[in-house]
Amino acid sequence: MTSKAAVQTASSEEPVSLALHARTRALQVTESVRAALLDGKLPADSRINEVQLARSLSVSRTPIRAALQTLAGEGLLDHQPNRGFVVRAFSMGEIGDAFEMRALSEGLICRLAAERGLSAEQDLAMREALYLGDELLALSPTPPDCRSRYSAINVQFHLALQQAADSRLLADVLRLCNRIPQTLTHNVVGFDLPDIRRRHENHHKIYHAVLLREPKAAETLMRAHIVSLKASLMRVAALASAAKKDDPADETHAQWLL
Amino acid sequence: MTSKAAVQTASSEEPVSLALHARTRALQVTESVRAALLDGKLPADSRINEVQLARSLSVSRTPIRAALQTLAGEGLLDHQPNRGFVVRAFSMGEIGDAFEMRALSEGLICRLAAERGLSAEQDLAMREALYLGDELLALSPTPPDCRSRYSAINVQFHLALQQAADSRLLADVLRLCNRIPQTLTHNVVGFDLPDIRRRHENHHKIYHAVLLREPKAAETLMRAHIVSLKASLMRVAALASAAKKDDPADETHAQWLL
DNA sequence: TTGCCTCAAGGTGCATACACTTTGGCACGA
DNA sequence: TCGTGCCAAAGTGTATGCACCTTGAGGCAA
Repeated sequence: MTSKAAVQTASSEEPVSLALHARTRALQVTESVRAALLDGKLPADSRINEVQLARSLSVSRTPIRAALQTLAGEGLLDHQPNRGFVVRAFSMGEIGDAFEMRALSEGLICRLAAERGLSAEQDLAMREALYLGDELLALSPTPPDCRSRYSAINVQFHLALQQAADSRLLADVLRLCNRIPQTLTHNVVGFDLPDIRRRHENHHKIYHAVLLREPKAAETLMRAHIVSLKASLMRVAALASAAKKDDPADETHAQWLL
Repeated sequence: MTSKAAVQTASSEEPVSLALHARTRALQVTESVRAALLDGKLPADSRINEVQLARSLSVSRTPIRAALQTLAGEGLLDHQPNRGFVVRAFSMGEIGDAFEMRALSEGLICRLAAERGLSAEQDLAMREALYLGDELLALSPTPPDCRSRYSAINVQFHLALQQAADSRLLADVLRLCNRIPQTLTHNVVGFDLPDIRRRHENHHKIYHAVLLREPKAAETLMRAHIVSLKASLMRVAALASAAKKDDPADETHAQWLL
């Protein structure tokens, strides 16, 4: 068995493939590697070999380096002089902090959205997210992919709100909070149905507060929404880590959140 | 007179000089350009010419591009494919949002610091900042550089608190909030003495709340501290913009905060 | 066996050359 | 005068070569 190698080299079996729709190769590489990082496909603390990555993507080292520099600036990678880029690791404590921060920033987003009002498209997107959620949760035999489908709806709801706040700074802050692998898209994984229903109800309440232009109420509701999300996730995480009780030192990383 | 040129090229008279203490040239360039950006030495919306910058710093384009990629990742520059890097502009609205965000995140920092406690060095640093502030504000003929000196003290206080919170995520978020030129170091510029005294009193209260391990109180105090700072700054800004009432469309940029 | 030194292989940092894109000016025609 | 198309200059995107640093294996001595 391979025990935890403190520094292992990444990409044993090509988890990153080129995204072709971007204008330049550097941007293609940036998107591809960022997606791989956020999906947790590259193990934390592993070094990234530039030549290897360049070969596997069929480009030279130049766009590779450009992409890695950008991602290091975004905080997804760490750069060590003369040693290259390593995949940044996130501790459990940091994940908890990220939820606290996310509660505050998404709360601020709601406040600003309530102050500034919704555009027609934003209102439509939110109502659609609410409607789709209603429909999904009303299905009598709960579909097996219910959680992943609700995850998409959840993203749509929060995204519309974020656009309504119309603040690039807040978008950047939220990206920082969500850059921790697996915590964004798979939020809903591991929750039971009542949990999802409760959160969907929260969405309804938040939407109404924003629609009625009640900034304080919207902010408070959203904060509570995220904090309860954190609590649920921490509970699930505790269960998961209790299930695999070997190597308790692994708490420093969060790969098990998969 | 040069009216506002929507796209002008930067560095008419070399505002950026190489920082030599870093290990690699790319890091030297990164630090230099970042400092120039945060000091507002490069006009917003101006394009950065790579060859020109390379010549003026006596390096090739490679480390220049590496630095610019990093800074773009940090959000200080924008990158447009095949057109290069542009100095990011911050609107007045965004500056206001940044203060709201800063209030929340520095509040969270205080809460975490109060929960986790101060190390010996952090406690020392904060007490020193408080003591130095007391001394400075007690001088009977107020020294002319009072504000800039208090600015340094202010930074020391907030930095110690940030280290006590011990969260890289929060440090990153704060960097986002403080990346707007001139709002970090020159916070105190333009305030009158009573304002500074009031803020110094706030520091005392915050320190005590953290010392007594009262997270909620510490958070609330810090939030109010930053929000009042925003109010003061906005008042000063309004006065400044009223003083130079020509070209009111200039509100989109914040160069006058100098 | 243990510790240290050497050295070669691997990998990153930087400079440079060239291809491709953008841009602004100029000529031409309406 | 104005719009249009072309073209050259300027500037960015990418590949590549080489210098330097890091790293780990092997030899040597204690």
